[in-house]
Amino acid sequence: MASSDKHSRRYDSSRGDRGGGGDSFYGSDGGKYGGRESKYDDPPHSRLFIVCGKSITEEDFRESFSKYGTIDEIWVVKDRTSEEPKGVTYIKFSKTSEAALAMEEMNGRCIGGHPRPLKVLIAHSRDQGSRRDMNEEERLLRLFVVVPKSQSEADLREHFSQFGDIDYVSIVRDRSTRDSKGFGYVKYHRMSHAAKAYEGCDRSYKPVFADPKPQKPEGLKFEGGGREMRGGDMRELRSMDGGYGYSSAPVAPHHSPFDSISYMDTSGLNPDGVTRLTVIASPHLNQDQLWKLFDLIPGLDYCDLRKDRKAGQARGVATVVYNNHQSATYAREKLHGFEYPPGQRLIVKLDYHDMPPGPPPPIMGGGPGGPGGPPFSSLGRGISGSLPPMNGTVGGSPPVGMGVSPPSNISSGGQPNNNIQQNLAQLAETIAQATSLIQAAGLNPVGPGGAPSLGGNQGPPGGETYDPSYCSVKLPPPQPLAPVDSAVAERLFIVCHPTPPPIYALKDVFGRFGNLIDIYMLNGKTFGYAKYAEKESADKAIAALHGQEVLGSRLKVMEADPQHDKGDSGRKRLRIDDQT
DNA sequence: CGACGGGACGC
DNA sequence: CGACGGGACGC
Repeated sequence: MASSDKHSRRYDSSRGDRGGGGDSFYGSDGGKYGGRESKYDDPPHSRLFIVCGKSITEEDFRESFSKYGTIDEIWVVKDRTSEEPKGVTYIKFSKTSEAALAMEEMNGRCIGGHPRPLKVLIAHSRDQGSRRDMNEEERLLRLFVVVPKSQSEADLREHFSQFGDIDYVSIVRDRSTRDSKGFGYVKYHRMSHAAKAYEGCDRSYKPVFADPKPQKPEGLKFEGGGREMRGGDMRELRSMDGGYGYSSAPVAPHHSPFDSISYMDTSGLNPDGVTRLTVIASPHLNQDQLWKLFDLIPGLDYCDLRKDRKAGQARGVATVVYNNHQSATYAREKLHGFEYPPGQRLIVKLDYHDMPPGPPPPIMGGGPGGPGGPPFSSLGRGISGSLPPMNGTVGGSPPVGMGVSPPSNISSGGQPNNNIQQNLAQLAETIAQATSLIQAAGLNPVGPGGAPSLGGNQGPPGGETYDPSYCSVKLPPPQPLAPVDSAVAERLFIVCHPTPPPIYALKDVFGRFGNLIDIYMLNGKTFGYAKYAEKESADKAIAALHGQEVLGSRLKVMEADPQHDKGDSGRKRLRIDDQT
């Protein structure tokens, strides 16, 4: 029935502000449920699914359930044609805790003179269907909370015990230093208590019902914001992705292609089981480099690079073969369009050569940076509509993930998939490093077709560049980032007026003085910080950038005040196994 | 003026 | 076992 659009229009699936990139883009947070599920589950888990005797009426339900809260709707499901009640009823409450209480109180009771006891459950989201999994009972007892690093388990417990009996609280800590990682879990014995806490705890804890612990990769999970997958988003992604294509529609801000979605079967994208790719790359790349890049994805069998010439342009053309089609699909999804080296976007296509006749997958826009394709980063103004022009120092992230991750749970073929998840994080990091290395090695790119790329970094290595539409001052060429674990030699305080440019632009600009560890803007604020591993680099950045303009935003750049030290948090007692 | 992020369970 | 209708912004 043309499932109506009204509960599926949301692009802001995740307040995807992970990994320092790209938040400021899609607004800052906004609503308190950063992109709820459909209206049937707003707030989350506020709807009951009841299995009941067929003769029980809406009024029977109203009588018994209204005492638990505000009922938005009671729907006694009837067969569409016969009008026969199906013995199933939905009751939507205005609050999660009301639904939880009603469930706890009414489950197993009889109403309306019918002998069959009610079975009362929290309804699954509409898209989730009737699938149940094992931890059904565990499911809504645990909250995921953000906790100031200075707070201990005891502090957490103290705040959350007011809502009910706590099973346990935990704060996730660094294995070796025992430092809090800034988040934790609170588990109750009863859902109504968890729900009360969810609604009533200090908002700074940003509570959400915790995702079930790993293991059972049930269904699809979104990440970033780390909230539950929302069906609407899923649908949207599917249609956005429409088979092979890259949508030209604005995409949600996935910051790295490797962190966006956990489990999604991509086999549908590669129905013929193609394991072979054709790659068109910069002529500067050698086979070894290409091998290393594609070998980041498990299952690489073969990589052969040859030179080619098209329209007078030298380029590298390679054939890459994986030992399974999922890896091939994944490689295409993630590396097509990746700037490698920075400024040179790879074109990666499934190779249908040797395949039964059929249309090869269309590649929209003729392939980024490819002949006929729009020159990628003639940056200018149109940033928001296009992919962030990742150029080398911008963390080297591949272009925006188009949302599909490798099959992670395929039961066929015995592919080792447990590791893929973990590999992804490293993968992203490795690619970033590789990009930096290539950059450092002087493989600075020439913009596609001579078009200027971001910040005009097409200049000869070592030369300065100047693109006033990007930055009001001449900039050194891109530099590799410093390792993330570098000691901070100097921190800068940055103010941007009127609004901060996209973070990747800042990262690029501030990265050009070398040794940049990290730069971030605070969510919704006009200021932020940059950390450098060398004082000299930081000082150069101040000298060059203070008072200058990046993409229309005026910068103030100065040394940051020392970080406000939160009390004792360092180490408490490292060892306490000593009883005295 | 404008001052401190994110974060998913190392079994 | 027992899972999804009807109505539909409001300028």
